[in-house]
Amino acid sequence: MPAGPHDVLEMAMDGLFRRRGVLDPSRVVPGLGASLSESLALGYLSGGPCVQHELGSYLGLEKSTVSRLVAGMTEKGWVERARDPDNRRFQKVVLTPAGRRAASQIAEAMRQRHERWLAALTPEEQHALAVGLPALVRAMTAELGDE
Amino acid sequence: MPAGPHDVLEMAMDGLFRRRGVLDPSRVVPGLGASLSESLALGYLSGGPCVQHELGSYLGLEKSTVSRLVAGMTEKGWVERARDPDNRRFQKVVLTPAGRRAASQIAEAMRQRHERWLAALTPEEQHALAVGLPALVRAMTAELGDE
DNA sequence: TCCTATAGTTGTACGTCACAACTGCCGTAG
DNA sequence: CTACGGCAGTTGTGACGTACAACTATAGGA
Repeated sequence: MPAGPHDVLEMAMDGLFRRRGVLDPSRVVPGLGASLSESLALGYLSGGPCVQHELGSYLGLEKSTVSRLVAGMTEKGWVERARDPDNRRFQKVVLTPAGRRAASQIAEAMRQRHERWLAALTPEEQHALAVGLPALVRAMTAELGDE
Repeated sequence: MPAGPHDVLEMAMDGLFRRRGVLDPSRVVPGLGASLSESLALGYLSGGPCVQHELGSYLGLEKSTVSRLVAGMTEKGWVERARDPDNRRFQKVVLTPAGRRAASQIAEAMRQRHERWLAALTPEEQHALAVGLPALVRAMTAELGDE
């Protein structure tokens, strides 16, 4: 039995699982001390301020987790929290200048890492990845409903 | 500026990160209660018994973590530990029948999940994924030295 | 025989996260 | 206008996965 696309995917997923540590941004930008969730949050907030609830649904995290996440980021000086005067239930989260710097530092490091990875691939593989990976993510997302 | 392969990868990685929960096998086989590391260990042990040290280097985990991992799996009745009589430093780990059942249950569930994902892709995307993903894992592995 | 290297265990502590119970605020039905 | 139900967020608590450091036990060579 030859290795079909399925077996190939199987092995690749296995490899991906076992090396999931690589995905940790704290390795990508060592001195910064940003966790994966923090990095994703910084990236999202770069697109503009938002309310905690929204951040939680973006990150797929429970509201209590988000609350503490934002608290931590506030202590690190990356964001500021303020109640929305129009609706005092909302806690609006905004990047500080330091947060903006951290965000772009992370984005840049990620970009470089991805470029490094892509550089190790043949042009054909690069193209294949650019087609296949988004499709996989799409399929995974569909399975979750949304989350 | 059009979205080159790099931007596409960027967004796909982001999506992958945010949905990293999907990778958790405890969702794939709900009743079983196997963590990701346990699932990987069961898979590895399906290929034959091994020594703890070996398992650790396969999983990329510290020896103390492996020790407790195996202890937990022993309590769940999935493996048995025995000192190698030829070299009493080694702790040989072997799957029990229950462990073998759990392992194949997990493998089957993974297989079905991957098939579900692949089914949501066009043949072209399937092929692209089968080419691109292993290449990506290869690049990631290279970056780690080995681990 | 002793010394050093290796395999594993135990103590401890940290980071990430969810669930449950609570507070405070909004909107609406009566 | 008030009372109530629902939603945003916070805090208490605890699970889980993991690493580091210190320790034990074994093996193999100087």
